[in-house]
Amino acid sequence: MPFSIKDVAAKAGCSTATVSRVLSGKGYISEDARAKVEAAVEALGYRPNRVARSLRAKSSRVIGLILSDIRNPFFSEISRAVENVAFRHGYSVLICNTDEDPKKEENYMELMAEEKVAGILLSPTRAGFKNVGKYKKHSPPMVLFDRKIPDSGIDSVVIDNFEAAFKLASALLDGGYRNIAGIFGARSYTAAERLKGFQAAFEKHPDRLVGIYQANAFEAEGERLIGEILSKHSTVDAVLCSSALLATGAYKALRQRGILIPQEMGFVCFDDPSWASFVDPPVTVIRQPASTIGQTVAELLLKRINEPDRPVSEICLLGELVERASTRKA
Amino acid sequence: MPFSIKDVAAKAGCSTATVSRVLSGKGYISEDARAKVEAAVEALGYRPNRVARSLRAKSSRVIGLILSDIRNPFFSEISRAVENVAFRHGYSVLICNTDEDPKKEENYMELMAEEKVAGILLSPTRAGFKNVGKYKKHSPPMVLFDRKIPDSGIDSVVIDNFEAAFKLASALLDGGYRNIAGIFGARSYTAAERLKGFQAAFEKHPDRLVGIYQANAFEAEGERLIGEILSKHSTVDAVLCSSALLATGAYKALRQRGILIPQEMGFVCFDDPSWASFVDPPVTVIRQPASTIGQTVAELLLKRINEPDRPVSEICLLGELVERASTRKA
DNA sequence: CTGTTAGCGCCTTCAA
DNA sequence: TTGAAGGCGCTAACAG
Repeated sequence: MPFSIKDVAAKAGCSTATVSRVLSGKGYISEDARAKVEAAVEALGYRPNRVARSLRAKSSRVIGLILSDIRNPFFSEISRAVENVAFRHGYSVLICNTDEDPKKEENYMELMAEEKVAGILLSPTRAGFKNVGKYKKHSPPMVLFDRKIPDSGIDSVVIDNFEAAFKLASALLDGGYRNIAGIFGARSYTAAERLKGFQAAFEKHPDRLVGIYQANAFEAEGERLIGEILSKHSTVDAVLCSSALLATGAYKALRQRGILIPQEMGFVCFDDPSWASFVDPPVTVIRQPASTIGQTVAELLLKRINEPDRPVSEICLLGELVERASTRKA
Repeated sequence: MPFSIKDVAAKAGCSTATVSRVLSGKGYISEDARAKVEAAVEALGYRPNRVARSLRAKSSRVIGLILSDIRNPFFSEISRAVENVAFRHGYSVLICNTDEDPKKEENYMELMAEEKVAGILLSPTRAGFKNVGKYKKHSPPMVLFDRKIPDSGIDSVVIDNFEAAFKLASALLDGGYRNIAGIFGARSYTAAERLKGFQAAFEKHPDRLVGIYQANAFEAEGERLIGEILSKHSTVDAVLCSSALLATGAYKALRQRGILIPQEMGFVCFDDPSWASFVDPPVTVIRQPASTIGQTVAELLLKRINEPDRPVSEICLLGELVERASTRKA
């Protein structure tokens, strides 16, 4: 039984309209009225009902954040940055895991509309692409991150994944490895881009690419795929992992088998997981500016919300290659 | 301009009340009416407005999740489990970082009330304790996790942190270390409990405890404190870290200085970070059942929501000591 | 079984 | 400068 604007009006001896005006700071108000209302608010400990506001405004002060898995440190970091920006602007964040399941993604997109969120931050599944056109019509404003949809007319913030994967594969080739396998996410556009960049690096020596594997981005999958790769390709001498979680599992599996890095096996991955810099040998990685991505995408969404007709922004940040000892065979 | 229940009623040739009844499945309805309404819903692509429902019901289908930092893998894992349970029950999750700032925590608690969330999952800051009594009166139902408030009459799910820290310290003592320092979080009840358990392990040999340090649970802080510890205590031969993030920074710092683990320095930590099992040497840890905690706490909250008068549950799970090579000096 | 009515709390015309 | 009134979309009495 919290107080409503009506209670405040009664206490202040004025109408609810006046209270509303004081609260919103809009319209003309006498000093006297303002003081009385403020006193009443204080005395009652009145707090506005955001749900009622949202109903009235047809929009809540909430941002929907839809991603595949919050446990992925890359997404955790982004979430953190998003929450930060949102908080500073008086928004809060509704968080949603899709597990790369297009069904769940669609569920959540509908939920966002039903909840009348102010805007949506989405890292779409590959299958979700088809639906995005549909969403665009009846959904709240949306900005994509990590994964863009080319020519969709939707704002996005990504890194150049093709180039990043190309660099990572090249680091292995330059390091002297000749039988290289890659492990990629299964269902995202980003994974597909990375796969392309990876393949492109082998243009002149296609025989040096010995295998491409795809799986969901879980630690256990990385572990499992190392087993598969080793059993299928006895000659394999280097592995690239397209995400931190896959890499963690893969690295662990290599270690358990006592395989020597970098002598017997080269190793590179995306995301610069915390351990990459202090394991022995440290791992060459592409470091993604996750925090910047989160901040940028949140700010872009707020701009889009406040200025629906602004031109579309497709922001591309750069991944940074950090060369460490895991790619020096010699 | 999405459709409202009114549009559906018009299309179906009935009143809004009938539509509402069909939608909610409550009350008596003729097959005929039901069919017409369902057809109209389908034809229009009608989606209910959750904000209006929430206003009406004075409660939304949203759960507030308030924690210190989503980047902490322990909390990520919990968030993930919470989201899972919530989704299965038709709830969504509003996520909030406090950074251990009691001010921000209070802000968020008020926000939860303003948003009329169905319930709150809270890992309170130490300073926030005082306020909890206040919250209890005018807030949505609440369940605490990771950190409880004894005798508060509030549901909670925690692990026995005292015992866990005791075990961890004992593992170092048993391993032969004699000059042990501990690094703890600065402002949480949990950190305080761990600190107590740590100290208790030195009851018979107080001289073996050479230093206690406290800081916010960030990687950089763990790194910094190792520097401080090494400069202040030349004899230190083991370190305990009270969270994964602190441990990551600390381990990194030890490695950078070329300090040999376990020969020159014993090392243990909470949380079983991904790398603990495959670095050389692997690290002795207390593994917390984060996923179980998340699931349990979410289910408990749902029970509390649906059954406000049920007796208070204080659930205590066990951390599991995983002994690895980092505590074997010999 | 179905419709009418009222109201959740807020904001915004419109009129005074 | 202020107040009265209506309505955002939904549901729960209460009649019929």
